[in-house]
Amino acid sequence: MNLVLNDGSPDLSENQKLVMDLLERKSGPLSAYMILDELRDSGFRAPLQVYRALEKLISIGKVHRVESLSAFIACSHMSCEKLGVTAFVICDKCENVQEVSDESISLFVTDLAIKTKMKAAKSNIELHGLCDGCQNI
Amino acid sequence: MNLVLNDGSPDLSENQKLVMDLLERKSGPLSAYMILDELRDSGFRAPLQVYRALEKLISIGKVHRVESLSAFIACSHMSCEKLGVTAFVICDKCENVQEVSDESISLFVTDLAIKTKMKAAKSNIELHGLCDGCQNI
DNA sequence: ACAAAATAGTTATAGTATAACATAACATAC
DNA sequence: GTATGTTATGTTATACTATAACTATTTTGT
Ligand SMILES: [Zn+2]
Ligand SMILES: [Zn+2]
Ligand SMILES: [Zn+2]
Ligand SMILES: [Zn+2]
Repeated sequence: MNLVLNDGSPDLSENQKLVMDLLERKSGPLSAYMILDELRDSGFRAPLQVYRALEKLISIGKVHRVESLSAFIACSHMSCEKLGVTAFVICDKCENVQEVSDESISLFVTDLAIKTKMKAAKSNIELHGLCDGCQNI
Repeated sequence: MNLVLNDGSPDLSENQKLVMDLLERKSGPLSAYMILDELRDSGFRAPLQVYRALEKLISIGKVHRVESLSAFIACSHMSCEKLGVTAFVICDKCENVQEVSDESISLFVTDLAIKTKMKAAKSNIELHGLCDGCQNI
């Protein structure tokens, strides 16, 4: 029995908290092995510890995998737990990643699913290019 | 001097042709190592032969990389050489992949780039789920 | 306390991709 | 035709990403 009054977000294990905190501190995308290296001092020894924590964090929408970077990033919205449809906009020069989550994105995904007769489960939308700052250098 | 009247598509090397032909024959996505295995009889020995051929084929728009599958697929449009903006719709059950390329997709990408002040270079749009056929089984 | 179930640790291995260097093929210039 | 620079290829080794299989520990309900 788990009689705790909370906001509905599930409790995280120690490892999950460590990974979550790290991703929030860094704010940018990190590979699983970067995470492993950063957390060695906290007791991490093997990739699986990272991947298992990530699996959980991804499943509850607190972390996203950026496919084209093979990297993981903290959700910047507090909300992907519910919506789940976001796009990532990635500057190939400064490596900044913005997470975009608005009506137009979910609408686009919905339309695409209808048009292709798919029951959509998951989407990856990633845009690469040069950010505002990096265009003018 | 290369005095050949052609349609403008660049000549492909032997290795590039072998990879291209294979991807067209199979029509579905193949990993680089599947390609390597299929082409051993044609003289391929090492991953780099595959990756180098793929790099060229991708650069001219005849092949796409499906990020979320770490796999490669022949372009189904004859046209990505010019447009370049497509979406992939992937059934997680039967593994069928549709390539979708229309106005609404390029419009979406253009809008997203403007909204985020990005000079877009490349987009990955991938939708996973169940295709029409696989929903009713 | 005990059994069942979930969580975590460990070792080994599979799968994906590139670096670094050696070789060969092809073109242009002398 | 030989030299020279350039591009394409081949080869070996290695880096990076991810999971399988198994063991040990902790947690939970009875
Ligand atoms: Zn998010
Ligand atoms: Zn930038
Ligand atoms: Zn295409
Ligand atoms: Zn299907």
